Amino acid sequence: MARQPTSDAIARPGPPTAHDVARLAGVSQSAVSRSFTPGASVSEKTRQKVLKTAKELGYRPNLIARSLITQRSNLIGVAIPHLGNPFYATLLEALSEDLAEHGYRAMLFPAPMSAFVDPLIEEMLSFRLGGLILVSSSLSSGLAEECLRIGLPVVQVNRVSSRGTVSTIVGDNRGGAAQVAEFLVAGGHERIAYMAGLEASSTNHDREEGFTECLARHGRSLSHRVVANYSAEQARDHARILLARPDRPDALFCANDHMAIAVLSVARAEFGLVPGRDISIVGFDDTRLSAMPEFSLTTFRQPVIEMARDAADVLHRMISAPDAEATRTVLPGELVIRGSARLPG
Amino acid sequence: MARQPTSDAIARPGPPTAHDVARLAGVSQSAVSRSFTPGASVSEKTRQKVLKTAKELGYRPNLIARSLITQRSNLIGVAIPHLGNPFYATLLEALSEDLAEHGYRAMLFPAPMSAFVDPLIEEMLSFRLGGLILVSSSLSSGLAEECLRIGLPVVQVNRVSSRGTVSTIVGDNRGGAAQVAEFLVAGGHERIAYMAGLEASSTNHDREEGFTECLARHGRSLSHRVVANYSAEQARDHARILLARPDRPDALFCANDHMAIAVLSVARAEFGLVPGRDISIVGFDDTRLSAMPEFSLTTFRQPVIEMARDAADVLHRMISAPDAEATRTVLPGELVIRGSARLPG
DNA sequence: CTGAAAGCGCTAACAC
DNA sequence: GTGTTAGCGCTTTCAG
Repeated sequence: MARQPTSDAIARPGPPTAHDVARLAGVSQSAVSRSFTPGASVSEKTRQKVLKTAKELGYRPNLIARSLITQRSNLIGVAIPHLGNPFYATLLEALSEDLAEHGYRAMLFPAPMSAFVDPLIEEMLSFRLGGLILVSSSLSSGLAEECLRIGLPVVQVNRVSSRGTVSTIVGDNRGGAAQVAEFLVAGGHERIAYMAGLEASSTNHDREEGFTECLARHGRSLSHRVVANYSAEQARDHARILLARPDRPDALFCANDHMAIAVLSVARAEFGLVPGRDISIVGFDDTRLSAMPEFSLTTFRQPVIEMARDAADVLHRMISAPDAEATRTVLPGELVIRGSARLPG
Repeated sequence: MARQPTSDAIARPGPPTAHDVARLAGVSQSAVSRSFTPGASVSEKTRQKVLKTAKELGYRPNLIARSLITQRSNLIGVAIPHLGNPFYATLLEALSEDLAEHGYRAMLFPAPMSAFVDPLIEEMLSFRLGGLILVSSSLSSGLAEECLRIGLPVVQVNRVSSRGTVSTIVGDNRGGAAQVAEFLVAGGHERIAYMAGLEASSTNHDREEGFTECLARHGRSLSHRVVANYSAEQARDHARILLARPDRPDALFCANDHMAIAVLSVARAEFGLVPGRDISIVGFDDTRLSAMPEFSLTTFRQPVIEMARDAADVLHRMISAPDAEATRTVLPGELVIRGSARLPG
């Protein structure tokens, strides 16, 4: 053992234990434990005595030891991509606050969207967390099964999985993208282009499909299509090429605001284009930036705050009722019309 | 006990334990432990056998149990304010990645800058974390002493504490603010104003003092002073009042970019002012937004990436060498001259 | 209401 | 090299 025997009177390193308090208060160690357990059976007298000496010693119950024996943890693993995208920053903040309201704490796992997340999940599993929230990344079917087997609640946010075994919360990607298509067609645009996000992601898949299918219903199709993987840098690069073309699109739907704002900036600063007049740019998400007069981005709003709240609620419910079914939530959004795209009529 | 006895053959709930693996592999439980400990003394034969059955069973060592006995945790508590401010979002992302490189994971504690953080720290202490990183919030002297006593490494980022007992990492707040003052005076401004952040924060204190002292050296003083508590909303509100005054300032130094950008936006959109010509606006931090042509904010850069890296490094060093002295790091920055403020000469 | 005792899953001496 | 044993700090029966 690394430590001195507990019976030793000399000062040990590290925080005091329930044993230390018990000895000093002249009670049993279980009495100490009970004094810190809300509904437990202790006389008020003992409890006060314990609490007093505990304060003197600076004793605090060791939550790690507790979780080891109670077999549950109030730690939630949160895998989330690049916080430079305000959508994720906002989501994470809301998520951690909502989790806190249920008494949970978030353990952060930075998860590049494009990365293979299985090793990350493996690590999460090693911590015996109370639950997992996966933002924009999904479980391989093998791991999904494993979580199910060991009874670990998982909710995926902003991504649906191939299999129906894990709970998901998403915005209305298809419907939203269709509304954008409708709006752009009504605006009388000639060459409508699409800037894709990460092609392996369900969000991009759904947005692109919703967009192109609606276009098709109007007998239209994409004039251009580029892939910028949800990255602002790649969006800028593609914008420079795309906008320099002689057959430049007069409307560009970007799979998220992060890319749309990068494109809008390049269009204005480097090509002298006036968004909403010379070119229509539309995004998806409605992040904080999009509402600023500098960008005034027309976009489809995802209800990010509710997505976070729902995720925390669903997870909490799954933890409380271990054999609840997996749920799939699609949260409605709305088209927010600002100045970056030409209006119909 | 909540569980069936381990000797029971029926399927228990929950993940398999080292015991389960040991029984199936026909070795002792310690052999299993050793097989998962890098430098341990096991024959390759045993190790392979163990690893094989472990994989079959889906066994993973329980990190919680491990940390209970090894008396150390690779979990780092990170208290950080509002992620809507890109400075913090970037800092958190870098921080969690740098921590991961050292083998640590971040446990997230949302900490409103204005809030009294002692209860939050108390909770952090209950988790027996390996270390604490406090961004823009500081320990009360009582808790600082306690951390010292129990040997818990703490580093404060972007805030200095009154007492010298905890390690700190800050940018050059005084020097940076002085450079801004120098620049504004040289630019020939008549009425120089200051928009304060949170008055209780050391960052605001140092920036304001560095700014006004430099002004004083030039025989100048503040024409106006408002307090917006590092909030974009409050910055907007104050901007509306300030810019409507007949004696409106012709230069405004905001204690961070988050406020400066809000002010800049209002000045342009609501007052028709051209930043850099009609009014000079300067920020502090140099967040991602400031470099965009839409804002082109003149600002003093804080080396956020290095701040994160240093914080992770210092913490790691403190964890490795428990009785190292507290360090105080001041990272240099640089004035980034863009278009939002009139140039000298 | 209270203490003694048995573990949660694991690591680290300690013998052999 | 390997198994046995004693805990880490705590919760939870189980007697009394």
